[in-house]
Order: sequence, then structure tokens, then C-alpha cells
Amino acid sequence: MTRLAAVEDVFTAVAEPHRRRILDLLSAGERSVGDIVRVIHISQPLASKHLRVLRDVSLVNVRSDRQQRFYSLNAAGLKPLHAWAGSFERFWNERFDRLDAHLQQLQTQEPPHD
Amino acid sequence: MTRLAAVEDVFTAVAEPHRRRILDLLSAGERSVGDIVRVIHISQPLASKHLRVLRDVSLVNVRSDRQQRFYSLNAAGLKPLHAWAGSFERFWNERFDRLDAHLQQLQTQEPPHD
DNA sequence: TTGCTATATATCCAAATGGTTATATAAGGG
DNA sequence: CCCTTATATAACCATTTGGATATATAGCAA
Repeated sequence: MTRLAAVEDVFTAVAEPHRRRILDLLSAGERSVGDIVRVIHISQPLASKHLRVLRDVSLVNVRSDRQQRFYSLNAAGLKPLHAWAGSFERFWNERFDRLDAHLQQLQTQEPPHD
Repeated sequence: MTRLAAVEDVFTAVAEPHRRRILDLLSAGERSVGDIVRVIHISQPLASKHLRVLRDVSLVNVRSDRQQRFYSLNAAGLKPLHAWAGSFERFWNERFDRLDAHLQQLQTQEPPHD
């Protein structure tokens, strides 16, 4: 494949544990590369590499200040992932059993007069 | 790493598009391997390979009937993924702005008498 | 200029991964 | 028994990937 769809890329980007930890960290606010290196305990080139991946799928943004690059979270990219996983919610959430039954009733039977 | 934690495995298992399509298919009910092959349009060995991965992370179950193996969804394994992505929900869901403010108020101020 | 700091990129490598083809296994039918 | 069907596994291959190491780039300070 020449170019993966952005949504698929998000799934693979998030499959890497270090990258998830970076996103978790950034959820508390923007961080410089040096900060990330110190907190996540990975080498600087590896951090840059992972940040590049996250940037390519638009999960993070960068801001330059002097020699530093401050990365910030762009969590909207996680929405499809959350939505996809959420489409299975009824399988583990009991509340949805009721809802499913209700929706099926609406589909099968006539609409209630009330 | 010798052995990945189950939760991490779920993230990587779900990163593969074919495997997501298999899970989507199984959400409608159990399917034999042959059914999956026909619907997803992949070779039989590849289907078995992907199903093995999904089984190893307990995202699917198998049932034997004569020569056939019927795979069914075990969606509970997706719960951590959904929860993780959901922890970022406030970044794209406006409702959570209100909720955040409310929770912070509860933390900061005294509990209401009512 | 030289040198220091912060970050990105290039290069390389071992391991993992998706995929194919061939083969094994197992269950039924003749 | 042989033959077909259904599925799993083995062997193999090309590509990707996480990671380390070395180098480049850019900003700033002396």
C-alpha cells in the first residue's frame, strides 16, 4: 500500500506502548522532547522517532521555542478508535442489553402511540 | 520482551485491519473459518493465522462442530482499549468541559448539603 | 569563530509481521 | 480403504519496526 488511511495509522500508532505513554503524558499539558525523554526513560533519538510517528498521524502538534520543541496532544485523532471500540460496548455493558431490546422492539413492532 | 501483557497485545492485535474486520463480522454472530474467508476475502491460512492471534489475546472463542470451527466474539477484551481512548474523551467532547468544571468544583469546595 | 544545548535524521541491525505456498490433521462420505 | 472438505500449521520471504549509535542541524552564548 502506498499510503494508509489516517484512521488505520492511528490504530498502529497507538499500538506501541511508548507512544501511548507519550500521549498519556501529553494529556497533562505540552512537553519538550527533553521532558519526554526524562519521563518515559527512552533515548532521545527514539523519542524523536516516536514523536514523528505521532505527528504523521496528527495525534500531536509541535511548537518551537528557541532550541526546544514543545509537543502537545491532539486527541481528536483518537476519536475513531474510541468510536470503533465503543461499537462493541453492548457486549460488555449491561445497560445496552436493555437498549438493544428496546431498539429491536421499535424496529419490529409498531411505534407506540404514547 | 519475552511476553507482552495481555492488554498490550489487544492494542497490537487490533492494529491490523483484517483482524478488525473479522471482529466486526463476528459482532453479528459466530462464523466458521470458511465464512470469514469468503466475507473478508483473504486466504484460508491467513484467516487462520489472524484468528490465532485473536484467540491468543482472548478476543475470540472457538467452538468445534464436525469439521468446522466456529469463531465467536469475546468483546470484553476491547474494554481496556475503549477505556484508554475514553480517558481522552474530554479533549474532543464538549460535555466534559462542564463535567471537568463540576468535578473540580466538588474537589475544591465543600460538599453540598443537599 | 568555537562550543554547548536541544532536537532531528541517517544508518544499521535483529526481531517481528503480513502474506504465500505447501503440508499436516481431522472429520465424513463413498 | 480412498477421497473430499475444513482448518491448522510449517516453512519461507519481503517488508516493517523498535532500538541503538553516529551524525547533522539549529539556536544561543562566549
